[in-house]
Amino acid sequence: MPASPQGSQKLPGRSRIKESREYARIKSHGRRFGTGSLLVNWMLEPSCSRSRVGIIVSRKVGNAVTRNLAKRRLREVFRKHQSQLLPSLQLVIVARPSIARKSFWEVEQDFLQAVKTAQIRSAPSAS
RNA sequence: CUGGAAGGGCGGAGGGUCGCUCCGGGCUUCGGUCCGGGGAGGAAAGUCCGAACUUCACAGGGCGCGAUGCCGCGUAACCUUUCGUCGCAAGGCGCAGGGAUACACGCGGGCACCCCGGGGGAAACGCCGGAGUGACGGAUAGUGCCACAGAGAACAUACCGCCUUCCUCAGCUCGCUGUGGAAGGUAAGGGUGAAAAGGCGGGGUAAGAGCCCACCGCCCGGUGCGCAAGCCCCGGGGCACGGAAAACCCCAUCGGAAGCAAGGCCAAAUAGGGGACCUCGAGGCGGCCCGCCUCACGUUCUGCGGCAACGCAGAGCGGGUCCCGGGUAUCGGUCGCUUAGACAAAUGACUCUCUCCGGGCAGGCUCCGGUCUGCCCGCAGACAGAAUUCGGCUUACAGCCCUUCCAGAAUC
RNA sequence: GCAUUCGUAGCUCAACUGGAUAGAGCUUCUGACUUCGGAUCAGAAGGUUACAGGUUCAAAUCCUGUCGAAUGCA
Repeated sequence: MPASPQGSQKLPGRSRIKESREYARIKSHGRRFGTGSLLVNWMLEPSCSRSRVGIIVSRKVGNAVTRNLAKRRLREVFRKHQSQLLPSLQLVIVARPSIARKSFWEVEQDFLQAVKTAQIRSAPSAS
């Protein structure tokens, strides 16, 4: 598998959802389902050119170290696979407490399963 | 060598690909992009103390509230006309120096209590040495408390005892002994209790008692030593003064309040805010001149009793005059803010090499305790993530290193 | 960030200003009643008073420190 010829792998701060109003809008108006240790809310925003992500990790997950690690891993997973997603996708990922015991590879599988179930991939893979 | 205790230190190293954040510089179509550099801890944690800093309040003082409580020394952020270093400069940096603050804390000392060892003594006890503990001003400023048990518990107390006198009865060696009772004396002994009103020895006495005396303890005064807390010695008093202030409290000292969500500035939007004077019912709360709440009163509206009047219920507003231009802003921006410096909060993902640690498998050696080699597994494996800064305390912590002490084994 | 309150039996709460054995209801278990079960009656079990120190003769209570939970303010 070639190293993602299409699209960037960067994730600058503009690709992050940062305002409380946007979180509330996506969680109330978007679609929602859960897979594994994740709970995914998403909606399409045609006016916004790039897809964006926001991450919620509550205090039930663990202490500050555990919560920061979960947020970094979810951000890394989105960064690696953002080019395969639909453009102008607004995504809010909520982590469940079971994420504290999973490795990066397991979190990645959960995310890919969620993407497959939601059918928000941009184009079917070549193979 | 092994194990334990105390104290101190460390908390993997180096590299590659992709990515995040801040700063400086270049290019830019202002969206970005390239180069260089910086980027979590010993506890960053809990927020338990204290300080800096900021705003508000403030003549001074009082009441109230809170904290601290043997003595001495030392220490941070902070300031700096010092020194070094970086920079053209502004300025930054420093295991440098100097100055300042702490009733945070650390170190040392004193005293008290308890334990151990030594030696003195008949004992009580005090002496010497060591370890530990101490919220370590005052119980003669006052108020209150000390359950149960016990005769009596802070104004002491007479249950059993002991002693004296008197009465009754019995015995006989005829004025003594004993039984029972009454009046009194007595805190030495028994018993109760956590605690029984100085300890112990001698004198004294009917029996006793600081009633008297020696020693110890206690209280008062003085000399000397020590910066001081205190200590040594001398003299006097003749004993009164139980515990507890982590009960109320008293004394001394300190503390104005709130906290970077402090606070300053600005864009946009929306209509309300502040001050002075006069007037004004009651109660409660907020520590004390003001505000909020409730009730009453006045007034407006709505509903019900058919309407008005009136009553009930609910909701809203609380007077007048003058003056000022501002006020709010809760995940708006920016400054505060940092050679880490964010504001949905940056250190990550994958991987290679080395070396720690733990486990498993195989093989070699073996004094059968182990040891060496190779491979594999365990997120480099513990606790844990900066949010204004600094000092301290407390709590959590895989493993490793150093020093001292103790115990065991082996060798000399 | 600051402030406040609370941890008592499996659950909900008591225990006065320290005084002895920590109490009540529900729950659980056992027995009785019943053909069986429910209800009822009787009995029993269940507690390191969150943890660790300290003050005191004596601590659930007073003091200090940890741990946990909840609430409020801007």
